[in-house]
Amino acid sequence: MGRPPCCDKVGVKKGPWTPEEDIVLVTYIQNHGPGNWRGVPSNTGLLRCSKSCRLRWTNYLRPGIKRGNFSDHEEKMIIHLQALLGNRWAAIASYLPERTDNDIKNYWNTHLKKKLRKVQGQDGHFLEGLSPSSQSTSKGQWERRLQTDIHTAKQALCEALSLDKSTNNLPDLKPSNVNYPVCPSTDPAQSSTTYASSTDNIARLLQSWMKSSSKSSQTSSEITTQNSFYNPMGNLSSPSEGTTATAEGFDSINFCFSSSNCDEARNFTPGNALFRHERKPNLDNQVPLTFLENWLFDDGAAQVEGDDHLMMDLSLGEDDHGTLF
DNA sequence: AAGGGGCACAACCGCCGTAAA
DNA sequence: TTTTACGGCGGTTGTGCCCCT
Repeated sequence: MGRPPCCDKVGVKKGPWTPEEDIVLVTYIQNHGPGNWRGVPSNTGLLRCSKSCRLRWTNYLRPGIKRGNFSDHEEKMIIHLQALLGNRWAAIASYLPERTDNDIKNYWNTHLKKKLRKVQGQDGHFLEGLSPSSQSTSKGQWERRLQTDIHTAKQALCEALSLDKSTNNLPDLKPSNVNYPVCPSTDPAQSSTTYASSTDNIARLLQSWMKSSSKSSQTSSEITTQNSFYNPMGNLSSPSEGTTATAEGFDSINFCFSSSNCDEARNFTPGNALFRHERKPNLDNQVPLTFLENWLFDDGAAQVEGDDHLMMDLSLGEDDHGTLF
C-alpha cells in the first residue's frame, strides 16, 4: 500500500507561483524560519501543498542563490563532480553553495550533456571515462556513495563542533562562492556581498510582481489590497507606496538582514542551521574542497585515470594513516 | 509578421529514508 | 513492530521565451 501523494487535496493550487504568494511565503519564513513545512499552508493561507512551499523556497526564494550564467569554474566543477558522484545533484550542489540542485540539474540536462556529447563525438571515450553510469561495476558506485555519505557526515560533525569558526575557515573558493546570508551584526565585513543575493532575489520577486501587475488589468486599488504584506517590522506595507523594483527599494523586507533590532535576523547567521543546514552542507572546515579544486583544475589530473585515482582523491576525509575521521 | 521549433527553467511527480505515534 | 506522514532527492514535464525560417 503506497503512500498517497501529499498534494491530492482538493483546492491545492498548482502551477507557477505568483509574486503575492512568494511574499506571503517569504514573510512567513522570515518570521518563523524554514522547516515545519506542513504547517506553512495552514499558517499562511497559501493554497499550496507543503512540498510546493519547500521547493519554492529552496529553489527560488532562499537567500544566497545565484541564478543563470554559470562560470567556467562552476561548469568544470559540475562536470567533474558529476563524473565523481553521478546524478547526485544535491551532493554536487553542496560544492557550489550559490546553486541549487535543481539549477545544476537543469544546467546539466540542457547545457553540459550536449556539450559533453559534442566532445564525446570528437573523442568517443571522453564521456565514458567520466560518467559513472557507464562503469561496469556497481561496486564503484557504492563506494562513491559511501564516500559521499562519510563526507556529509563529517561536514555535519564539523558544523556541530565548530560553528564559531564559520567564517574563518572557508574553503579556498572564489569569493562569489561563499555568499551565504550573514547577519551584519555578526559579520559586518560581509554584509555588502551577503545581502546582495537575498536582496536580488527579493528585488527580482518584486520586479516580476510589478511586471505582472502592469500586465494585469487590476485596478490600482485592487493591487494595493491584494499585494499588501507585512514587512519584517510588522508594518503593513505595499509596494505601491513608493517602493520601487530595486534592491534598495526592497530593503524593507530584506529578511531583517539589515536590521540589527530584529531578533529573527539571528536565524540567518551562518552559525545556525537556518539556511546552511536546510539545503547546503556547510563548507566550513571543508578541507577536501580546496584539494578537490586543485585536482579539478589540474590539467593532468583532469584526465580521469580510473576509479582508484578518484577514490584516492575523494578519500580526503582520511587522515595520514588512512583512518576515517 | 507569423509560426514553428528549440531552449531554459520553474514546478510537479513519485520514490526513498526516517522519525514519530 | 507496524503504520503513517514528512522532508529530501532525482527524474520528468509544462510553459514561456527566443530565434530562425
